[in-house]
Amino acid sequence: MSPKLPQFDLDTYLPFRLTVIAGQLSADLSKHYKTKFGISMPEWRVLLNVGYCEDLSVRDIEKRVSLEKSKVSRAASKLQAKGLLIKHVDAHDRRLVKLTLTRDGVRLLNELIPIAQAFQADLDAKLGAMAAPLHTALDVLGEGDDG
Amino acid sequence: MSPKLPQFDLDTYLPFRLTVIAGQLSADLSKHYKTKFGISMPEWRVLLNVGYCEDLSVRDIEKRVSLEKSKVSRAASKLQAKGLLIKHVDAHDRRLVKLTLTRDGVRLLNELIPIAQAFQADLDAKLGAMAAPLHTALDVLGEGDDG
DNA sequence: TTGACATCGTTGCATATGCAACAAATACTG
DNA sequence: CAGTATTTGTTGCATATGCAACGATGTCAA
Repeated sequence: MSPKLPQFDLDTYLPFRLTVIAGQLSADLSKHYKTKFGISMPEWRVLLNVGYCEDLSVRDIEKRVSLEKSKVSRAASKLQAKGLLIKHVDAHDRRLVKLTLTRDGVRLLNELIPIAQAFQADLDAKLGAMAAPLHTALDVLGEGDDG
Repeated sequence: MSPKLPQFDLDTYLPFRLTVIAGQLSADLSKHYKTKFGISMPEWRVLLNVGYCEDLSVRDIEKRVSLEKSKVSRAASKLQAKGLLIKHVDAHDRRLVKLTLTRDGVRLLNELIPIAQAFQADLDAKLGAMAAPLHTALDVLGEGDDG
């Protein structure tokens, strides 16, 4: 270590740690999805949100998942091309594009969800009693970033 | 929510939560670095690791930071082009490329570290007593992924 | 109503990324 | 020692990404 640098502990530096670990988890999963189903991470995230939330627009997803709107837009277009969801202009505000799963979309999600659940179960098993504090901490970290 | 889908709680799904939060934190920081100093996230990570670890090769960083080796290679090249570090072939194993900060690299890191420290301090303040359990949980999550 | 302003989604474009292929060096086997 | 396999870093290329610009719509005030 260079003597001219201030004290700094890389191993407890949160932006690093979180990025690395999130990257590992996502890479793990992404390989399952991409290889077996031809679904990219952004597509997977959009799919999941559309499946589990009422009547989402592109913008809603952007906010919920902190995914660039262009990323959401393109992911949605690809999913539509694959016949997994439909984009349709909202009747009340024609700027909004709402997303709805097709039957095939629902079907695919029904295959993917168990994989996600199994993964989550593994993590929870590993974490044990630490799961709850972890979520609490993540809640706190997620709070302040908007304002 | 579609009735044909199994129960699934998006809000406690860890791969999601971690990715979103890590992304928010990194985006926050990245803006500081990129705007003010022209440093990208990968460059920043490499810089930091070279500064705070002895005698790292590209491979070492790839492992430590779980950053693709091509990403490390290119980030290192850019940093070298900016005069912030030097790549040199290791004498004992000439496949290895070791990285060393230049004086300018050290100087820049001396400007950047306080920003990182302040950011970390903010997070720690927010977390309070939750910081320790968080790190413990992250340790656990980081463990099993290699094997 | 009109006109200035804000919001939403898409797209063009420069850049970043991931992956596979590759050359150079080393390790291993007999 | 020769010959094969493994490791390491770089690069080419197809694709993904971020950002700004844009068109379309909606909001608001006068």
